[in-house]
Amino acid sequence: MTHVICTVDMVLLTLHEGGLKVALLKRDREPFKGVAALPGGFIHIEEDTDVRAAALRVLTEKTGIDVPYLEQLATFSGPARDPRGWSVSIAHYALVSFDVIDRAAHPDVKLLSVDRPISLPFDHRLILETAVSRLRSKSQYSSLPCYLVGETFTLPQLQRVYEILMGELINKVSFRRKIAEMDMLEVIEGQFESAGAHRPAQLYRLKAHFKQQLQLLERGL
Amino acid sequence: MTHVICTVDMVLLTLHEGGLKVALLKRDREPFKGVAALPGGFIHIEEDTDVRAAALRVLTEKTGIDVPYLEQLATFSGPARDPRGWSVSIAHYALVSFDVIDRAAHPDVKLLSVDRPISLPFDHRLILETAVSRLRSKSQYSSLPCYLVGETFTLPQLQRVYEILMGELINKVSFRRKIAEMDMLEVIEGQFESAGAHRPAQLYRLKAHFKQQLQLLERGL
DNA sequence: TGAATAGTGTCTGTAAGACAATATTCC
DNA sequence: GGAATATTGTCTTACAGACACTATTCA
Repeated sequence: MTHVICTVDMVLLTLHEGGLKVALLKRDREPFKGVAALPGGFIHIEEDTDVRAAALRVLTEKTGIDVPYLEQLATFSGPARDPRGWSVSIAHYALVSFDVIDRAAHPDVKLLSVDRPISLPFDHRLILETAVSRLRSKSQYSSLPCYLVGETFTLPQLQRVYEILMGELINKVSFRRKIAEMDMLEVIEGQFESAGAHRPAQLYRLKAHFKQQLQLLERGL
Repeated sequence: MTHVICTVDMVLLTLHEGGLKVALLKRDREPFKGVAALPGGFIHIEEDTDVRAAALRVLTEKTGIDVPYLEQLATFSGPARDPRGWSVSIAHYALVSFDVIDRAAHPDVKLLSVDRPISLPFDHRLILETAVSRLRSKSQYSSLPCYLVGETFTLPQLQRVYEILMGELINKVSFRRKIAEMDMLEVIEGQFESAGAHRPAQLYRLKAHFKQQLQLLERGL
């Protein structure tokens, strides 16, 4: 009897050099051995408590990266997406600041701009596009982009992150009103970031409550 | 070697008697034989082109119901959710008008209010709640509720559907502005629905283009 | 002091909701 | 005509974006 091949794949996204990048990992086995692909692997039923745990385990084992935010994306399936047979992949996406990837310094991990139309094995191009689309959509009305900046950040930095994700400039006053409305940031008293010949910007961090929990807006932006 | 059990489950939702109902099907085999549960089944790799096709096939085979709208919900997984072993279920949800279920008249299909805290086998209670939550959320800013009414309907009827899903009364003028903005309905010339001693309401239907395609609003409501 | 960006105050236009007037039916 | 609901017009209020002013740093 033949059965369904069951895997997890991970779309690890970060911001670098002003654009959204995806972490690709050179595959260490067939099929597509040596080709850069989304990190993925089989579920281990002896150790994984669910597919989320499997996705986290695969990412940590293969890249050494721990992520602050991960959510299930969608399940991709069919007889042709994997040459080994009829398969499902439960895809997840995770957000991380660039320095976490940088510190891991894994030799087989490469960052690639998500806009470059590079070809990927399996249906990883479709999975990637679905993840980017989901991220951009959720950025319109949630605190999701906060997981792409580091532990501490300034409001102008955060605004630029939102602008990159949404692909348009945001009104500064409106942006700050919305951030205040979300009530998810706290001032780091007395800490500022200087970035040139001008007034330094106040440093903020996510309130502890929102490290695992998205904050949503009634109306977007 | 043990492997992952791979299934699909279907949350079929409809409106009846002023409330949101889910279609449950009495199970015809173990485990939980004879118990009402979400319709579900195994993927057939010989005939299913993907999990969506499997979900549609399972629903049609087991209940004889064809649905106008179906989308993937999420994948549920773990060692304990199914007594047969470590399993994943790729859950889908579908919307249909009551008369489609009524016409199918399947003897083992029962409608149950989604708010009643009935116990369900497997993790079907969690799947159901996830589906209802997704539907209510998407109703805020999309044409999704249109799939719960029949082929033709009046604006007051559609507004009541939105109100049931969103759990609050909607301003009539705003609602009509938003419906007009979505530009997804067409007047059925000369056709009205009389419902008592008052002015009859104009009948509308979904434009053909939107029968398969959701329409989204920039700002909700 | 001037350039540059951070941060805030205020005005304006748009869009949502409140209110209400008119339309149409059955009794 | 009266009751009931459909449909549409208009006023008010709330909020998003525009504009601009002040704050603070470095050269």
